[in-house]
Amino acid sequence: MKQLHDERDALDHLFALSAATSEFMERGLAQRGLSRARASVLWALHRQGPMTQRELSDAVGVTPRNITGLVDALEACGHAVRNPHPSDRRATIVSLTDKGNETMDGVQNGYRESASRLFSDMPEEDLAAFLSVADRLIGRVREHPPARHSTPGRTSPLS
Amino acid sequence: MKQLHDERDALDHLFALSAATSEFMERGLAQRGLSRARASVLWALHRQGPMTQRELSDAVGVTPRNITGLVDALEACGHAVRNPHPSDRRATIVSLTDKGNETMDGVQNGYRESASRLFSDMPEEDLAAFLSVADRLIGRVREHPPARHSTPGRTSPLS
DNA sequence: TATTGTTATACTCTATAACTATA
DNA sequence: TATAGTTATAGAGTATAACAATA
Repeated sequence: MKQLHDERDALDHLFALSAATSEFMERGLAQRGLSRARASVLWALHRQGPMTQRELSDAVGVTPRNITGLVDALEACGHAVRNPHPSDRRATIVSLTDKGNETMDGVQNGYRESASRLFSDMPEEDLAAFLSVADRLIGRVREHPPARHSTPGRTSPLS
Repeated sequence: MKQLHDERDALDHLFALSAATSEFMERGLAQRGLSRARASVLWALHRQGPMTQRELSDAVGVTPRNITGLVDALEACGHAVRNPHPSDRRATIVSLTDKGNETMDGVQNGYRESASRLFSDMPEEDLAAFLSVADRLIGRVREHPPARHSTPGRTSPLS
C-alpha cells in the first residue's frame, strides 16, 4: 500500500522533472534564438566537426529532407555554411561559422553556470544518489517498453 | 576540479533522464494512438470532468484556436464529444466518451505498471533521495532562469 | 544500381487576427 | 462592449515519395 503509493509518487516526480528540465533547456536555447531542432544540428557540428548532410541526418536522427530545412535556416541566420565536398560532387559539407561556434560556446558556458546553480550546494551523497538513480532509470526507461522507431529531436548538450 | 566535473556530470544526467523519460511517456501514449497534445486534453477532461473549450484552453495551456483543432481530432477518433452548453449558447461543452474514458484508464494503468517496473526493486533510501533531489531540482529549474512565457504542451499524467 | 540532396506533398502543433453569434 | 468558438493564415518540425546528379 505504502510502497505502491511511493512508486506512483516517484513516477509523478520523474515526469514533472522531465517536463521542467525540458522547458529549462529550451529556454536557454531560446535566449540565443535557437529551437531544439536547430540546436541539435549545431551540437552535432560542434562536437564532431564538419560533416555531410547525410551524416548530420544520422547524427541528429531526422530524415535527410529535414536536414535540408534545418541547414537552410541555420545558414540564413549565419550559424552554419554549406560547402561542396572535395571529392564527392553529390555531397555538401556543413560547417559552423565563427558565429555558430561562438553561439555554441555560449550555450556551453550557460550550461556550466546552470550546473553550478543547480548542483553546487547539493550534499555530496545526494548528488551521488541522484546520479545512481538517474543511471538506472535511463537504462530501464530505454530498454523495457515496446520500442518504436526513435522519436526525434533529443539533443545531447554539454559535450 | 572534481566538484566542477561532478556538477556537469549531474546536469548531463539530468538532460539525458529528461529526454529518455519524455520518449518513454510519448511511446506509451503512441501505443494508444495519442499524441502528447491530444493526450493533454484527455487528461484535463479525465481529471476535471466536462468543460467548455475556453476552460480547456486554460487547462491545457494552448490558445482557443488550437483547442478547436485538438477537439476536432479527438471527436473524429471517438474519444470526446461536443455538446451545447445548457445556458450559454455561445459555448460548447466537451466530454469524454466511454471510449475516451477507457483509453485514459488504460493509460493510467500503464503508468502504474511503469511505476512498478521502474521503482519497485529500488532501495527505499535511493527512492527517498531521488524524490528529494527531484523536488529541489524542479523548484530551482522553474524559478531561476529568465522565465519566458510558458512553453506549451506539458502533460501531467498519473492523476 | 546505390547514394546525396533536392522538390513536392502532407500532417501535427503552435501562433495571431478577423469574424459570427451570443451575452 | 466582452466572450466563445470559428475561419483564415502563417510558420516550425516531422514524414514519404519521386527525381536529378553523381558514384
